[in-house]
Amino acid sequence: MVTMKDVGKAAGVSAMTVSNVLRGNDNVAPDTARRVREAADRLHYRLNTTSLSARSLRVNTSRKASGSRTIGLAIFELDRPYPAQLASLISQTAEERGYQTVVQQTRIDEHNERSIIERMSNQFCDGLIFSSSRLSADEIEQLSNHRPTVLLDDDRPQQDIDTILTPSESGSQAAIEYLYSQGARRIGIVGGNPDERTDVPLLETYHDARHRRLLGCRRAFHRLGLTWSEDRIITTAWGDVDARRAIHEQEAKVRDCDALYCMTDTIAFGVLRGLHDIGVRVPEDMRVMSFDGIAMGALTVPALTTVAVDIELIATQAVDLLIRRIDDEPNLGRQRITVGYHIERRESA
Amino acid sequence: MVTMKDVGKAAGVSAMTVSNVLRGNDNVAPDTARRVREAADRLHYRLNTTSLSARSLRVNTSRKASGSRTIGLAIFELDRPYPAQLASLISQTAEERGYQTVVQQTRIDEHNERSIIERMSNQFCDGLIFSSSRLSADEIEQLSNHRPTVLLDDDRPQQDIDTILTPSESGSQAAIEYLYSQGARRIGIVGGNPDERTDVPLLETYHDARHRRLLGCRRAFHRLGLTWSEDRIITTAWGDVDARRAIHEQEAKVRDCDALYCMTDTIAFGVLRGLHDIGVRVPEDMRVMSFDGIAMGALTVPALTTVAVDIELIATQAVDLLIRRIDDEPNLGRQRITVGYHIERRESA
DNA sequence: CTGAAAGCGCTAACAT
DNA sequence: ATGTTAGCGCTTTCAG
Repeated sequence: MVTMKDVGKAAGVSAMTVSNVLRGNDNVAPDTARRVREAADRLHYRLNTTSLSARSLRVNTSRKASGSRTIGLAIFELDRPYPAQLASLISQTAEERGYQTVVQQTRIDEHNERSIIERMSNQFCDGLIFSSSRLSADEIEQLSNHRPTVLLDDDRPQQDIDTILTPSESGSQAAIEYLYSQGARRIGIVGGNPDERTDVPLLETYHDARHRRLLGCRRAFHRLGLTWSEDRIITTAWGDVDARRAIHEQEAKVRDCDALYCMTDTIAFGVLRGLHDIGVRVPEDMRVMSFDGIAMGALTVPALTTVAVDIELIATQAVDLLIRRIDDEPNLGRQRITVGYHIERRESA
Repeated sequence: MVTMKDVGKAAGVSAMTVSNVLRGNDNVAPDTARRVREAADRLHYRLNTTSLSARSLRVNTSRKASGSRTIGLAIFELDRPYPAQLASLISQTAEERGYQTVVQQTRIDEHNERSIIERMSNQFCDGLIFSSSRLSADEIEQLSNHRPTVLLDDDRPQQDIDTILTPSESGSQAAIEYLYSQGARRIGIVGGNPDERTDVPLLETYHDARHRRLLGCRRAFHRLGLTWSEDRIITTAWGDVDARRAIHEQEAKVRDCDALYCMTDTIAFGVLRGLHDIGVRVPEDMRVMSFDGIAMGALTVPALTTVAVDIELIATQAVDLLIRRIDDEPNLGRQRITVGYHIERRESA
């Protein structure tokens, strides 16, 4: 990197004179100024904004510590539509508020998350938005150096960090009830995999998105007088291709249903295709519904009926809350905001 | 502003010890650590990111090999499948190589790109991957402080920066020829919008992706003896919803075609749905083909026949090339790598 | 007119 | 286990 010192050396003057020339101070001899400018051009000198802000700490102590105005966003998978759309919206919202966003992909890996949060917070972010963390509140607090942090969709009760919540439970309950109202009685759940560890049943206290969606389903089943059975669960990883394969491989189970509720829209894309493959018509033979409300759902054939969450609101709430924390607003208690949803009625159910 | 010194004074230790505690270094007595943390909480201490970046200048420049091992990726739109998938793959590849990736969304905005490249290079990246830049090579060179940079899909001839190219031209040519071989004679181009500025025709010298894809189409038309006409171009923004609307609004033009070549898979998703809306069957009445090869294309009904570019290779080439630059490999001339493609034959053509 | 010195907040390297 | 020193790129201050 070329510094003012370098330019000065090349022009036979001190860094100070270079500074004066480049900032347009008029206390420099015209000839010296010209030489400096030439040297700067030749060496492709660029003012280093970082050091400028370092200085400004000293000069402008009155002003509120305006840091780098950067938000860090850690998100699990950029190649799935929902997180990608969320990242995009958060980035746009932050931009409107005068913040830059840097996104990092965690791939739901604990070690990864740790190193990301460590680097992000230690290095260049005024605040963090963290989606689907594997880490405990304590650890996040620690690693982030008490830096402002907003969690997305993480509702473990011990958390003492601001959180924006997706209406997983109420939305899923509404979905099942909607399917019931359409006449469905044998409703399958796609992607509602039981926990690998059998000691973690559907506790009210353990709340990742899948868990909460299942909880909502169970509640609806109970209210509607339907019997809940693991036989109605079509297990699959949460990817579109995985879901299609799951339909093929669990065809018997599928054919015993008259409706399928998919844990995400992405899963539903694979399900729609899988059902097409095995000759099941939607919605005539099988109603299909899902959760998320991503834009692409309007374009499938048939178009997807879905629990559309207010994803823009998630983005704006997360960003605004984080900025309030960064600005160190006093008397702002811990926030837990659940955004709304509506049933987007389209063709598949 | 509360500094580490302040916290130290309150806790009866030096700033250095505060730093050690807050960064989780374990060389501090538990009791001291507790006192420091209490003082930090009481005074509402916040790590100052600005000074960190100032420091990192030193760290980065002093020892090349032990830089921050971070790659910056600037990409235009995270909410479209192709760039999202690319970002995801680059991130994974970099991780395998021991680098972290931070992604920033540019939204194809010149001002945005400028500030991103400036911040990234000044602050925390060992190298930059830049997709679809609006800036000139000179400016990129300047802004990045001559930091290692790889461009994606930017082939303006004056560029003197490493570039990984998508086979836009040859792939598009192959697509048209494939459609022709299937019997299509009246081929429409969706998203091949003519330039707004009429003084920028299909020059061989101006090469963004759209331009190069159009060039490939024209070449194929010429070779096959088909007449090229603007009447065959269905204009649309490059989004799925836009494309669907374009089919509706330009229905007459559409119905005069026996095949449609879409500039991206995303456009094709909208087109498939649009054709369904107006009762045109694919592939019976209309063959549809597109460019990119994103995974979702296998799941539409009908599944999409597409020019599948080797997107994983784009990611690995970009990352590996950048890392070679970061490691300052000598005698490595400017690279311009075009990745391969194949025609992924599925149902739509 | 020009430059040397000091210092912004923080941390790597070294010293105690 | 804790502290001291030095220095990142720049600009304010003040001395030549």
